[in-house]
Amino acid sequence: MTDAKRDDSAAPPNFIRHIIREDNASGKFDGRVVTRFPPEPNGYLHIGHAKSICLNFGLAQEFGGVCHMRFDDTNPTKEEAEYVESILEDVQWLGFGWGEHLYYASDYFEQLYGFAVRLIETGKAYVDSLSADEIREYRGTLKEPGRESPFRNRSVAENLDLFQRMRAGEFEDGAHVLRARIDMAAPNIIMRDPTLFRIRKAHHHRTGDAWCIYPMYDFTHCLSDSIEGVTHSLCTLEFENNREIYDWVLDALGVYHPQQIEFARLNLTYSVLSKRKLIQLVAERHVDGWDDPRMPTISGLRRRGYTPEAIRSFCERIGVARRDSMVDFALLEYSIREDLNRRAPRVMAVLKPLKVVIENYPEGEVEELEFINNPEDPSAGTRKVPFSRELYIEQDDFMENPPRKFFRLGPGREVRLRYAYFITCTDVIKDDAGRVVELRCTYDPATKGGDAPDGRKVKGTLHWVSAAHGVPAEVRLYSALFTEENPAECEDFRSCLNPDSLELLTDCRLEPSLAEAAPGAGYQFERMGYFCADRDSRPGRPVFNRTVTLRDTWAKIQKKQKK
RNA sequence: UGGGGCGUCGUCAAGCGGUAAGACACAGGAUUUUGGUUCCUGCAUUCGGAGGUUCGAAUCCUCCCGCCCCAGCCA
Repeated sequence: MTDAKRDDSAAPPNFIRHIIREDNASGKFDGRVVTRFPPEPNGYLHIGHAKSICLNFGLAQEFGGVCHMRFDDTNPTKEEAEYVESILEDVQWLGFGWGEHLYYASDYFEQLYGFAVRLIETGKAYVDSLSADEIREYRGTLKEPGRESPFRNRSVAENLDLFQRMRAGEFEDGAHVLRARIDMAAPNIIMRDPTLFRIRKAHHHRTGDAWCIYPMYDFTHCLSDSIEGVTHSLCTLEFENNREIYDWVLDALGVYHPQQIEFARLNLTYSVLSKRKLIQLVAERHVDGWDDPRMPTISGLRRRGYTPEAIRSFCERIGVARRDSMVDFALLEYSIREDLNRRAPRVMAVLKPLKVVIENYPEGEVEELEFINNPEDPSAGTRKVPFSRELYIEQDDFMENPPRKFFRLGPGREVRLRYAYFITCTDVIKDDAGRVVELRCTYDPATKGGDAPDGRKVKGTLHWVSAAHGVPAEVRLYSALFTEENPAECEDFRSCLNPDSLELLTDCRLEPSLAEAAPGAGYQFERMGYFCADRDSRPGRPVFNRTVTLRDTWAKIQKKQKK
């Protein structure tokens, strides 16, 4: 059983589930359900792939079938072993398993070659010797039919001989190509004698130099599905035009015929999900690599602190349909907050420290106060946090001239320090530039724990860290990578990169329990957001990434007040 | 002007001839030692538009409008 199986969320209806139910009812595939996730190992997986992964593996689980993990590795010039490693890791991390069903299209090269020979023998394929440019010219346009290649009517024997010599390496790249003989006037341009095999004298990440001809996607994909006994072959909408050739190849060969079903790919606001653009962001150093926490890659989201559960529930929530859409990033944020709210331990962390001295608190004294680890989960228990005369609070929690509705600290005001005492600000100390650098306060010993015996209330509760005990830390505040909802609509998507997508804070203070936080561990920094320990952490010097802020009604009020 | 798709709330998305689910977002309110969480409440008389069929249409028909995909020896 894989992790994902534990999700018991009722599956909402969608058109693919409908089709599978109908097929099961009619006995079309004898009740079998076999799907597959077929990435090309030419980049890292992103949230859009997660949608496909959840769909394929999820549907298979739901209907008691299996989902194959298959690499579509037919283009040696773009694919690398590094990518297959990361893809395998990401799929597993998401909570899915393929058992013994790990396949590579490259494992089918010999079979594919055989199928091509059969096509030649039946007159359904021929070797064309036109150049790439000429083939394009002969193809015609969207409105005008194409013309037949002068090599289209070579004899079967000549085609067989040429194809065999292509494989043997007798020709240079581009000299010949194997094409299906269909119809140069077909209204669907893909059907105008599509290329089946091309010569590529390149090293393949798995087959090495065993081959110098490589099959094209349209020839490989349908046959790989057929060989594996796939029932429902799910792909994105842009392959809709390719369904005709998918069906043609299978029928021309008379082999087992899976059904291709297309669905809309995921688009996310303030993100780019095209592999080309993602590669560009990495190559041009706009981000810090594939797993930069601002990247929509699975590895980036993981480093950002997203959990597999949150990503899976997001994928369930967005649904599956055939219409192009753009999902609000806020839905992704909702999904991670929902998950972390119920499981992340609460912790005190001051990101932008402001010193507070409690003048009537005994010098040198330290109290261990009891904190609740997670109010959403009583079983998480409590812990002790040290309190002393000198503390740090958040700079934003103090205002010398507070506006209406500001519940926090100000001159003469009384607030609660969470799980500690009520304090009142008695004095504000500034530097030469007039900036507030320290607060002098008094505390009420009777309010220990945070409640006043006389029943008096206080509007604000602040988080704090004892100055002498605080652990210095670095915290990275991330926000949207792009300034526009749809970067694809910018002249150049790089021109709407958000210059402030990363705010680096190097003088943060955390409560002592965080000193040795394990990389990957997620916490809620109370009142600030959810954060995740980064792998850059060093003993005594933790580094945290902000996963997502808490919902912030105060920020909304401020925005309104400014208007 | 070729072919293939798609148009239901700000964003996703159910609905499949019987009179518009749900989620996010947003707006109010209650509870709260996180301005968090939770809990209530509100949020499409209308389904791209116009005709038609029907007792009855988002669902069927016709026409129109808009958007997406296809001219790689990429996938």
